[in-house]
Amino acid sequence: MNGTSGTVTRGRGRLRPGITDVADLAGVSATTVSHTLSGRRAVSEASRVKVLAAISELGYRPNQTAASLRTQRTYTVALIIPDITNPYYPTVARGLQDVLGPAGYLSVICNTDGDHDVERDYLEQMVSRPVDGVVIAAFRTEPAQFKTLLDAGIPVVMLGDTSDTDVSDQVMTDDRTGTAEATRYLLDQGITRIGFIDGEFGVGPGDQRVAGYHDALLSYGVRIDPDLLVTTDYTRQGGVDGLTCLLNLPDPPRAVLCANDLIAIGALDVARDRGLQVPRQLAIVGFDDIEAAAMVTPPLTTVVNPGYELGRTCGQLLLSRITEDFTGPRRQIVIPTRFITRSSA
Amino acid sequence: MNGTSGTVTRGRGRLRPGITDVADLAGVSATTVSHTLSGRRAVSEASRVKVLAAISELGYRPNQTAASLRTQRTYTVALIIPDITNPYYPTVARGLQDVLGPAGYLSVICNTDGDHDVERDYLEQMVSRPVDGVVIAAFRTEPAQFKTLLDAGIPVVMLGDTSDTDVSDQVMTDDRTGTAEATRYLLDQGITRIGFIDGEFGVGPGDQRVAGYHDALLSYGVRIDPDLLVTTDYTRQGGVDGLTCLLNLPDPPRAVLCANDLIAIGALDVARDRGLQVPRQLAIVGFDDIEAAAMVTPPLTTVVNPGYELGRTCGQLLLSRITEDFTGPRRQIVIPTRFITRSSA
DNA sequence: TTGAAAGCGCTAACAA
DNA sequence: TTGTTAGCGCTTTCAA
Repeated sequence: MNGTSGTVTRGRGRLRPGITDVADLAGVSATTVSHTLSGRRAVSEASRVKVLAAISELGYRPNQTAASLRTQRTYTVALIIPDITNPYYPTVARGLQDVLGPAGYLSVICNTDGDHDVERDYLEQMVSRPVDGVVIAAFRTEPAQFKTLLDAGIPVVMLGDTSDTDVSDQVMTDDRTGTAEATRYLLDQGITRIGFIDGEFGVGPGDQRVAGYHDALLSYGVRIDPDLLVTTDYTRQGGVDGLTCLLNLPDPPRAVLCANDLIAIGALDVARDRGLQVPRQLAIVGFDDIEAAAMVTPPLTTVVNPGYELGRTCGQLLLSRITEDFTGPRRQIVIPTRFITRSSA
Repeated sequence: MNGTSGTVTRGRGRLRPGITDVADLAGVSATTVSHTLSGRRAVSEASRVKVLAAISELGYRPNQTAASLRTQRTYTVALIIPDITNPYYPTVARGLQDVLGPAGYLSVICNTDGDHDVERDYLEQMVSRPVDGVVIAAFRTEPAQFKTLLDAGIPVVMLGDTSDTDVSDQVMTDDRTGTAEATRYLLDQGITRIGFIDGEFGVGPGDQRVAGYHDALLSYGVRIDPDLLVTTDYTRQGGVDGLTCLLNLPDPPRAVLCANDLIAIGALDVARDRGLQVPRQLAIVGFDDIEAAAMVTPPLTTVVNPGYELGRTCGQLLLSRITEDFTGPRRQIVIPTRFITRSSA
């Protein structure tokens, strides 16, 4: 481009000034302007001052799109999740952004509602833009989807333990150890008749959580009674249905573990309706520690699913790939849970 | 650029193919490829077929960054909010994305934590990128900030009623009518001694909510007792402090309105601690209808702050500006609340 | 119906 | 320490 013709259209204040307008006004080349801004090459103090003055006089803002086209860096990452409205994900998003933001990255958030086609469309869109990296919490995405991204040189980190992918970095909660700890807590109180209300089978983290429950039972030599495991939805109503079912057993449990807090809150509803004292007659334990967990009556004893930590870790892994600080084989990071005792158990 | 040299580096599968690679393979010009994709010019069926074949053979994905540089459209908008972790904003975000997504826009979400400097930095970043539009929920941004964006031709819609800006479109909740309705509900039960626990003074929507409370009192001819209005934080602890203060009055209220649900939940805590029957001895009303509102005991009677609707409306206003379907003067849209009776009042 | 050519606004070899 | 020049990969006049 020719600086003079650029000035004709932009310098007169008609449109946004470009780097050549700044260069012209400062009496240096565009290269020097670029370098005073990026610091990637030494610039004399005299030039620096003139450039800075020109910039503020013109109100110049570098156009990132143009820079991206040259550098192949957009400083944008994508977070692809089922639904930002699910209270777990905002925490993750925040953790991610708290590490990516300071590094200069903006994050676009995409809701898939668990829809496979939507997921694929977003993934394609990300290579098209392109973004510099993606974090995806996918319930059913096949490895093939990731190939497209990886082939395009876009790092991916997978959030959660739900796909049978082994091609990308992965960050997940230690669900299994988490429920095992909760189960042992109950067992240590001498309670052995412990029910488990699971969410939808094969979807989400339920399987691992059930596994932890079984682990603890086994390690304490308590027989696993299949009647004590019921499967429902990851919702409050699911908890109502699940506990109702358990309570109708000839020998009902003295405690229930729930696959998530929503289920536990539904269970609390049933206990209240039936006049059951919690935790004296029935202990209830949740999972996740959503905001509401501390607000219900009695406050829920639960396993903290550290979304913020997960988000941060995703950010760190992604960043190390983007900057190529790390170029090794795939990493798999398991974030520990924390058991928190309130009043329901 | 020269198609042949392009092929040398990219056609052999080394990097992502470009539009000229597709053109070469299809035996047409890049122009024709561009037009088959955009549909902005008629293309013969024969060309179309060849182009499409070449695209899928090469796995070509158009580079949006390059397109953006030419067209000055990034198909990206920003949502700038205090904190995505605050349960109100995910709903707004979802509403926004549900209207912008289908139109081809991705949204970046930025957390300011209410920090003025962070807000300004993000705003600057948005003109630099640039994004096609921004929705901002700012607690203290001055109109001057918006000027930068508006000068750069980037439409802004303001979420909420918190800045004294009159330069951009604006979408807000009808807080005043909402609390007025809640107050009247109490008044209609013959309760006249009604307290109000406000959040931080001059920040957020508290002022309008107090105004609605006063409106209703006045219209029923009930004297406004300043002792009955206490100011605290928008938190659960704020509710604890606020109600404690009110209950220590010589003539304590029979009902309290709270500036948000978190405050109301704190108030519930106090009532429970003191053995006060809710709602018989003390009626409690919240505002917002967060997820937890229906989960506490007793479930909260509250005013629904329709975040999703707000988000959608922001999206519609923004879109109409971006596409220039609407070029008129600033619009101000007030979204009605809905009063929802549960058990706490 | 098609193509050639000129940029969009930057960055980065390369040369001085 | 600085500037010249050649693109990044598209879109869109303009001319055919």
